[in-house]
Amino acid sequence: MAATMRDVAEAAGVSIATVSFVVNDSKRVAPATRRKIELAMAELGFRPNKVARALASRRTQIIALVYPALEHPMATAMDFLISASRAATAADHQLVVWLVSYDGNELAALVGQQLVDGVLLMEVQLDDPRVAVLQDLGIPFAVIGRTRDVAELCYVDIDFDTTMQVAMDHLAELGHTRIAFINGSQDDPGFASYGPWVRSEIAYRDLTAARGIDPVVLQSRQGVRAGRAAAAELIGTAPDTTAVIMAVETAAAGLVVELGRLGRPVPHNISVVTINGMPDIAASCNPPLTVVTAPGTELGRLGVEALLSQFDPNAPLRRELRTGELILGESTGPVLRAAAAAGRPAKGKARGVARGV
Amino acid sequence: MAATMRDVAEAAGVSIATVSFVVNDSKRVAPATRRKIELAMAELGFRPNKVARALASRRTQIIALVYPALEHPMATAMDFLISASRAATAADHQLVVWLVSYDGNELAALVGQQLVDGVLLMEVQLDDPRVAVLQDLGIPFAVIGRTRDVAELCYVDIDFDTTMQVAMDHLAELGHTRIAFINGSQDDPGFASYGPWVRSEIAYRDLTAARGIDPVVLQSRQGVRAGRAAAAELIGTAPDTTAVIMAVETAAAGLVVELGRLGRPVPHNISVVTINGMPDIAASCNPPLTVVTAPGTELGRLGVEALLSQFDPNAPLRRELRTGELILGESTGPVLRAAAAAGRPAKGKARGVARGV
DNA sequence: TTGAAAGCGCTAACAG
DNA sequence: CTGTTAGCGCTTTCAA
Repeated sequence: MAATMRDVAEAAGVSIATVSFVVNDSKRVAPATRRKIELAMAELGFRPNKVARALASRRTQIIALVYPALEHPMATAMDFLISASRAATAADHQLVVWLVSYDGNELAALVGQQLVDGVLLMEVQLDDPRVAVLQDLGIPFAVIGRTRDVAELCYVDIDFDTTMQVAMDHLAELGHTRIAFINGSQDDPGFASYGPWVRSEIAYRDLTAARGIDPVVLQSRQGVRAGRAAAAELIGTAPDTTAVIMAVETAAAGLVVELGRLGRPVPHNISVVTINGMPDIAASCNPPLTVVTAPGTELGRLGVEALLSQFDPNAPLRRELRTGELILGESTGPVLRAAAAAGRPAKGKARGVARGV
Repeated sequence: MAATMRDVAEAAGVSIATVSFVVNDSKRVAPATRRKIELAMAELGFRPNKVARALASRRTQIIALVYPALEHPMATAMDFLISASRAATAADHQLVVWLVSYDGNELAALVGQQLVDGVLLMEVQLDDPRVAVLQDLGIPFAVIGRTRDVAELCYVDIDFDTTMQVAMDHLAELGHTRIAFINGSQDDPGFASYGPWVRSEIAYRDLTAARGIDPVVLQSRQGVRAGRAAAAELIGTAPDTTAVIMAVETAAAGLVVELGRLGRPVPHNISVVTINGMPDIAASCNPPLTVVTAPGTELGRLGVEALLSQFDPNAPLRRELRTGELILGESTGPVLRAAAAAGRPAKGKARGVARGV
């Protein structure tokens, strides 16, 4: 069996308390004694037992990452997990993964096991039952995203305003003024009022209003097929559109393909920029997509840091918003003069077929 | 504070041991007493403290998922994690994530904390230092993948032979006899002798030999750009190829695009099937790729089950191989008669440009 | 500066 | 069937 503190204490000829002091560096210990103890520890290969430590100190140094994988799968989940785990490790904590739904009871049961010191909630909803549950339980927690009412809430989130602005600035610089927004669909189960979509749409409407652009908002569900449908709808309802901001990354490939098929090749006839997407997914499209990335990597770290900061009772409430970066692909280009001026689709069939050659 | 067993015992007028018996269902308890205790538990909202339980029973009911995210990122990691976590939950265990490299020391330090009962190793290498470390430590573990020497090893892995066979059968049925294999690159750091690639290539060579097919093996690194290069190399070195089995999913999009650009459109002129890929990635390509999927979902569950089975001292050593499924996309089609017969590329430019229309 | 001792909340013999 | 008791390995007063 592994050596215990008692073994070390005996080997070093000191008391178990003193060993504890040097292990945790929690009290001054005479250099000589410390040396004896360190020697004994090395010889015995002593490793403090986390479980015993947790029981005695009432701190497990474990935090839970709560991810509703079934209800809200997200492409960036792994990025997020990785950066969260790194941040936890850096602060001498471990991460357990809880794949629970939005049912607060399940979460409460897990918290009740007293296995974790805090909870990091992913994919929080505008009205999220889990938040109230955790507040009642009195366990420290931070959320990724924001509830509708944000009072007292410790959160980190994407800055959707800036994200939208980056996308729109990019298109504006290319001369676009007819910029549609394809948002996620309310019909998608579980996404009825999904914070990122709600906030993105508000940002889009604000920005178009401020710039005198006619807002055109469509909705698309997830997946390539839905993207194709969105393309058809877009051309049907707003044929003079020259650029699209796309919030549904999984549908972006379908959108682009179908636009080409409809004689509106990307980027020659219509520009497409996705928001809150992932670089590698954007890059693997044809043409590679211009994207404002989701800052998943940063949010994971920030979320953990915000959570851990709460263990310090007189630390201020942390809240952070972050914006991803604009990665230029080949799905955005200058506006077609003819289309922009006339408000009609360019005769694109021939060009469309020749795309990318 | 949360109610403890002592509180329950007092409230129910029994001893703490009896409470323990009903909580764990570990001994017969008279129905009447049990009822009293259950009532007291309900009233006090008692939740057994996992940490105390772990210390006393020497079982934490936590297992570690070890994922070398930096060295071996894998697209299916999240699928895997999710299914592993579900399996763990089903068996009343929790999952912690350890993002450690192949350096065994880091792993040994973590295990030494005695926080976990067992370890599940992802992305195991043919010669993996972590395996020896865990064996020395004497902690139960299972691996995903296989080391070169598999003696005594508890593993679950993809069945690369069957996977290759499924891909090749599919192509053979379409009339293909000139089937190249694009494997991962040895040059990719950390992938020098990567089990899946080594085993896939062996399978390819065996199968081509058995079927009288001239083997053509190229290597590609990760990413769209590498895929383009692979396409050029393929057409340069084996122009009469009519079908490709692609082991590098991240490069598949580039491969397909570049083949089209080189006048060898997919699938009209060349068929492409990826192996060990993910359905959604395959579907988001243009054209959607035919793929033999990686059974990530199944492997996560099996890995956890195999690991947990070791806690039963007289359970047999578990080993499992699984094959994904063939998902038909639009990247594979019947062999071109002209090309097959003449061993020359078809005049594909015109058709290539018209692909998918 | 060090040690003694009382827990942390629960499990598991062993008695009764 | 139930209670007593001795830990699990460590932290943390409180004395010395």
